[in-house]
Amino acid sequence: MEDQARMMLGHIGLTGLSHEDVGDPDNIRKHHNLGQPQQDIGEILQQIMVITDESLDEAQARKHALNCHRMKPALFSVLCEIKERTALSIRGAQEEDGPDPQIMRLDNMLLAEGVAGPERGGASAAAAVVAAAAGGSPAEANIEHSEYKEKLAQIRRMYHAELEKYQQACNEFTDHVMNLLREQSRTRPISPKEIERMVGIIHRKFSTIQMQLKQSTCEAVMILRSRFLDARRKRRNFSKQAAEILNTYFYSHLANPYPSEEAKEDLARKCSITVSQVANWFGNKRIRYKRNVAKLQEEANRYAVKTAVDAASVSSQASQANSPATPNSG
DNA sequence: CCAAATGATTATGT
DNA sequence: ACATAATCATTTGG
Repeated sequence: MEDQARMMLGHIGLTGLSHEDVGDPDNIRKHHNLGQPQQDIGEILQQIMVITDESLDEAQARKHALNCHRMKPALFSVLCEIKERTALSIRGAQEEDGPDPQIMRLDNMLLAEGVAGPERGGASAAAAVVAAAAGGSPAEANIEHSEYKEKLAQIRRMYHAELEKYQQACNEFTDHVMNLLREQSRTRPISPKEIERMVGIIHRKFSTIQMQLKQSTCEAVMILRSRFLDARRKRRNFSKQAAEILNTYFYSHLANPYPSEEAKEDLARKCSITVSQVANWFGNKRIRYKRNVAKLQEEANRYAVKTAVDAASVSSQASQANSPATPNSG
């Protein structure tokens, strides 16, 4: 225990001067070269452990003693001087980071999904958006909706609980560090700016943790959404009549199967589906019709070529010198 | 149960 | 903004 005080002071060069080292310009080198670093580290660790074992009162007393040491003002000014000289290299390394675009994206998404923000309003707004995006009838949209809402609320609760926890931990930690720094500022020079910077560093660390939370929450919401709200998962075929109407239009406008907005609205009304469903249908129909035609055409061409080649080989047996190949048209 | 059909979404190009 | 093409997820018919 005695060693500790000596060691602490020794670190700042007060006790170390009291013996044979005084006036020896090489003492630093001597100490560093002769002592095995491993052993030094072991010793220091040991001492740190002992310190942490001390009671608060003991520590306070020791600190007080240190503060009242007669050499303390001198030491302080020395430290200030050293700091002046070294501060230049430290300064200018920081200062960046406005609002992180990544975290803003996540925030926006969580807000849109109703996970962040006000309790009911956000959720119902998101539900409305989803219902509007999906083509299905409003009654059908509610079939599995309660389960979805429940799961979303669960995610929401978890998210807020975690966020709260992080916030609290961050505040506690910041307080702790600030107290520590304030305390230490009595024995070594620490400017308010440095404390501020420290707080900034802590906040950045915690905000990366928060970002991870937000990220995983976003993922959970996306999975939930795709599980419950992806319209592909509850697709219903259109009615026979609707298919009839759509096909009639398509084949009667085969030369230009691109219904105008107006025509789409008309068809949507007649088929009791939405305009975007009509658009989807025509998109699918066009590509699939084309594909079928192309496929059948290719098939036809294959057989046409085959028969042509057969015919050519038969005829070439009769006469070798022949006119060039017949190009086949599409 | 399987393959074809089908409605919706996504990626890409204009 | 819209069209196409590819792809996904489901329904349907054999």
